[in-house]
Amino acid sequence: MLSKKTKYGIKALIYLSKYEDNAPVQIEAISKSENISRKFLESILLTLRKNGFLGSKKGKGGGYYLIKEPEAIKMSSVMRVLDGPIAMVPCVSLNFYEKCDDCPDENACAVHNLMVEVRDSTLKIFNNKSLADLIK
Amino acid sequence: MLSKKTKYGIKALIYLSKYEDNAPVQIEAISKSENISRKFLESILLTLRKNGFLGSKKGKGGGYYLIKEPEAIKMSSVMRVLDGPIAMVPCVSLNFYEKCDDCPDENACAVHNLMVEVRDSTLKIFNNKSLADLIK
DNA sequence: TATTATCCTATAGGATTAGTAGAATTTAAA
DNA sequence: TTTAAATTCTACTAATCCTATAGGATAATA
Repeated sequence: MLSKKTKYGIKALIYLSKYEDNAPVQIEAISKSENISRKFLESILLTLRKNGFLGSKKGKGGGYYLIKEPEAIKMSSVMRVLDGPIAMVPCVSLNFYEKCDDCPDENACAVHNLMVEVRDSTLKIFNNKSLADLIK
Repeated sequence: MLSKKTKYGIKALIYLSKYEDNAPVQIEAISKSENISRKFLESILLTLRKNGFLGSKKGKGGGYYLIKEPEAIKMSSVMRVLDGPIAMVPCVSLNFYEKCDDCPDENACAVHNLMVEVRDSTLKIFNNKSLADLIK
């Protein structure tokens, strides 16, 4: 399941990418336009900023703005920051790998191998999809 | 994330599919071989039985056995029974559809359309993969 | 200095997950 | 007919994660 956090985060990024001049947009504006709880969105934008997707400006006339070109923002990186691993099982994750404690041999594990396939096909989509592609 | 329930369930199905004569296999045997908590596995096998994948026999010499040919068990159906929806978002699910309450127009929603793509590619894998394929 | 906005920490409530306990029921074999 | 072995069923619990919400601190602008 995609968390609401992720869904809201992507929607916010899309909203921001429409302001090509990169003028700061206030949380309130995004929150209202996309029907997202204001305080919740606040925390989401904060993590997007901390992870290098957004810049922010405090005080009057402040807000959030995209720091990179929409073409340069891959969905795979957005997903990893907001939703965590893309793989369905930690033992198959490229960026969040963890060994299963029940499974003695990964290569012999049918579940493992099945999930590798799923990961690859999902990753192919997220890697080839930029924020700019989403808007088209 | 794939739940442990699902992971264990698939492993149990694989274990059972190796007994081609379909003689009942006891929970205890599966539990030990696959390192799965006995009681937890118990409840998993029960739902697999209630959903037509397994048969069971009580009493001495009893246990669980496959009710269908491994070739006839599609991973998509196993996933749906144990893990729930295959789609990452309810508004994109074929079997567990639910409307988003924040989104006025699905077709105009970029997240929606992205997740349709992911669903299709994942579903393609699960639909074309049978229990028998997993063992090869 | 007043106002506007983000920044940050903490926390609450609900849902889900993973697992546990224990008694009831059924069956086969002694 | 008794006993032992197995599933079945209901209910419970502990831990974790998700979705927010609260409230004050901090910074920038007019």
